[in-house]
Amino acid sequence: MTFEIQHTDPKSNARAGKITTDHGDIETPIFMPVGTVASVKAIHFHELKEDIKAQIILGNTYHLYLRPGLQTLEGAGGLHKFNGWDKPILTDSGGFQVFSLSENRKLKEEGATFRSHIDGSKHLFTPENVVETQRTIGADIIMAFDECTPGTADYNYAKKSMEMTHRWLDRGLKHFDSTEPKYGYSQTYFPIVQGCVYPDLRRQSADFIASQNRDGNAIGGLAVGEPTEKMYEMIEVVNEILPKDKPRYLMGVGTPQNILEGIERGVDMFDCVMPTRNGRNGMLFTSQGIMNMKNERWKNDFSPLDEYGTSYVDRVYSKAYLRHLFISKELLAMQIASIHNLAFYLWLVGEARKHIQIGDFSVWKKGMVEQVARRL
RNA sequence: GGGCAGUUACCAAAGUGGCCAACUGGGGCUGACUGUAACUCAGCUGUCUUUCGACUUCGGAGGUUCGAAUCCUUCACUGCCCA
Repeated sequence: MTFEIQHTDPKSNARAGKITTDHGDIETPIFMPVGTVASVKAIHFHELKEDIKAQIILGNTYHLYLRPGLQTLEGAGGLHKFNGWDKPILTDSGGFQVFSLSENRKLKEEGATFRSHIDGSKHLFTPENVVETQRTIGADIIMAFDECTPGTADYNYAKKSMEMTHRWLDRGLKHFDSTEPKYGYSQTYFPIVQGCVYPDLRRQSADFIASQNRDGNAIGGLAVGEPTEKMYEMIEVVNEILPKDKPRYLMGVGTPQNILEGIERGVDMFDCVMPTRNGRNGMLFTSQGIMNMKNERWKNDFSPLDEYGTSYVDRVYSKAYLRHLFISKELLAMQIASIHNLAFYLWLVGEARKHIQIGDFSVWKKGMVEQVARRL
């Protein structure tokens, strides 16, 4: 994997670049739709490519390992062959499940023991076997196994957690470097910065991660309970240290505003369940603001879903119709909302890229941040 | 014409003397959701009030009782059965 910076914004740390993988190029800044169990929920890949214009999607190690399981994935010839997505795939390591399934897991130095949310069975994830699993899945970008520290953790916990993530990183990298890809194309490994909301820990972690000199670096443990301003502050602290010539991936973020603020601070890659999950729950993100499609106010509004939207669903369907579909619990509602939201997210990062190229990113971003946060 | 059963909030349906402004579903309204255990979750849903609380309700009218959605009388309506 290679990364090339093509343009930089004169007034901020924003940059536009290109990531090259064996499954194709990715123009940054980029948003990566989340496809946890080998499917971006409610979306066909045809729509994902042609209408949403996604360039890379996520998969999840924990989920795919439990179901369909490694035997099936290996039998298929990897995830790309299995689900038919022939562009790049990034897999999360299960580090987020250490956080989100904290009721069902135990942490120790060796790794994390999970109780499957499907059948309750016990499974041990280690930095090494998680590399192995991601090799078998066949992800283009493999993520380190980390502890995603809650944003509310105290200093001592955050420090110990970060130090263990660093030790896990050493082990994971050692295993990664001593093994080969299984399907003939190359894979790369991103380490993850932790350190919670504590600047000195974040700096320490960023130093450690930067010193590994990998193809790209991730910032984890944000948007997990800390105030948004803290998140922005931590991004700034970390990005001062992470190498400029490597892509920076802010994991799990976020709202359209979060993404614009991240881009301004030098982040290149984002992923978040928000456009799909919130879409399924009736929320639409648009360039003009946020709409709760279940609200009564849309009942007789026959105007197009989003007159400034770029996807066909924005023109074909009206607000009143989509509201009707949500109220009636029709599956089509979730499809339309997901397509719209993802198309909007990809449009947003694409526009950011254009404005970085033109050189007026900061001005554009300032106006857009206000617009997208409005409630319609 | 006779017999039986029933009538509770938007709908369905509990409650059969005080713990009832009334269980529970559904529907409706509003909110939440950030590396997906999420087509999920939470709140509200008689009126007035920010809260405390006050007021008016359980087909209609009248009665018994300290007290009634709950007991009695009567009227109206609905369903089933018999003529």
